[in-house]
Amino acid sequence: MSDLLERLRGRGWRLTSQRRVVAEVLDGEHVHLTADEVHARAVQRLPEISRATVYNTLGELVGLGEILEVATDGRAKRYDPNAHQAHQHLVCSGCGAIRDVHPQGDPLAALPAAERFGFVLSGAEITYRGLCPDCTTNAVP
Amino acid sequence: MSDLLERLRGRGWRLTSQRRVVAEVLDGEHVHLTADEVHARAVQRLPEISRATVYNTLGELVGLGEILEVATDGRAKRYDPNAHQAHQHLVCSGCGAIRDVHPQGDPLAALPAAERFGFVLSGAEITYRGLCPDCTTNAVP
DNA sequence: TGTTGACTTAGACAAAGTCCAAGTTAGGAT
DNA sequence: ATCCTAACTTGGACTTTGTCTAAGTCAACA
Repeated sequence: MSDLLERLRGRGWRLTSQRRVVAEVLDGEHVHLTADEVHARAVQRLPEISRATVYNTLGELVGLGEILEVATDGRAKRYDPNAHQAHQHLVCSGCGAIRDVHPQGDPLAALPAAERFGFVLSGAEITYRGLCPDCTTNAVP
Repeated sequence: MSDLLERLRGRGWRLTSQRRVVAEVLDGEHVHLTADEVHARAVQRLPEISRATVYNTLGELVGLGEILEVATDGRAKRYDPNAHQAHQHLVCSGCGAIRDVHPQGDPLAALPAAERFGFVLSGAEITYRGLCPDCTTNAVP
């Protein structure tokens, strides 16, 4: 993560304690936190940090390509620190758990030219849906 | 669309003017409207229809599998009347335009067992991203 | 044509996120 | 080491999107 802080310095970022704390929270937990969850964890380390700063910092990190925004449901966006390795997401329809997964092949290859409507494609996001082992076991009929 | 209204009657729906109007709006425009856009169009035909009823009706139609909820950004959900044919979405990163597309093959096939973590998969949603012809032409450097 | 439970309404409420003016501060300049 | 200043942070108001509720209305059956 000191990598990240160095990269940000190199891009002209002022390295404030708030930004450091947000970066540390994202690095510490390799899960997909909402902005409010990031804020809650940041407050543990820096009680006076504001919601606005967390939102600002997350937005900046997304803009720099250091983290990814993930919207797997219509609720709060989640932030994925694993931005430097291509991956997709597997979401449990029961409990909402999210896992990073790595499908084979290039997803863009499945879209024939006739289905591209003149668009210049830049990427594809895949959300696999299913029930995790826990929710399968405790499934309701 | 009278098909749809008949199907809904068959499921015990009371056929109110409000529900009829919401169904007509979705049928009339084969685009991906937000709830507020559906409400705005519904108001043209039935001025006193309320936001709550539009939300209720959209939720019911989703529950019945007659329309799909699409969340391609972190903003408002969009509603897709094309629920009876499997398809994915192609979204313009410039203007937000959405098109239905039909990739080849089964998207689930690309996810090897080792990457399924014991989940029982039920489906996959793919969002292809790119620039539409208009936004490519008028692209800013 | 009456009855009744399902449906609709307006508005309050909630969650997620944005914006702003005022105060603070990191880091280069002196 | 201290100063300066643009960049950053703050709290709170505000916006957008969506949910909930109590009271009123009405579609469909008898």
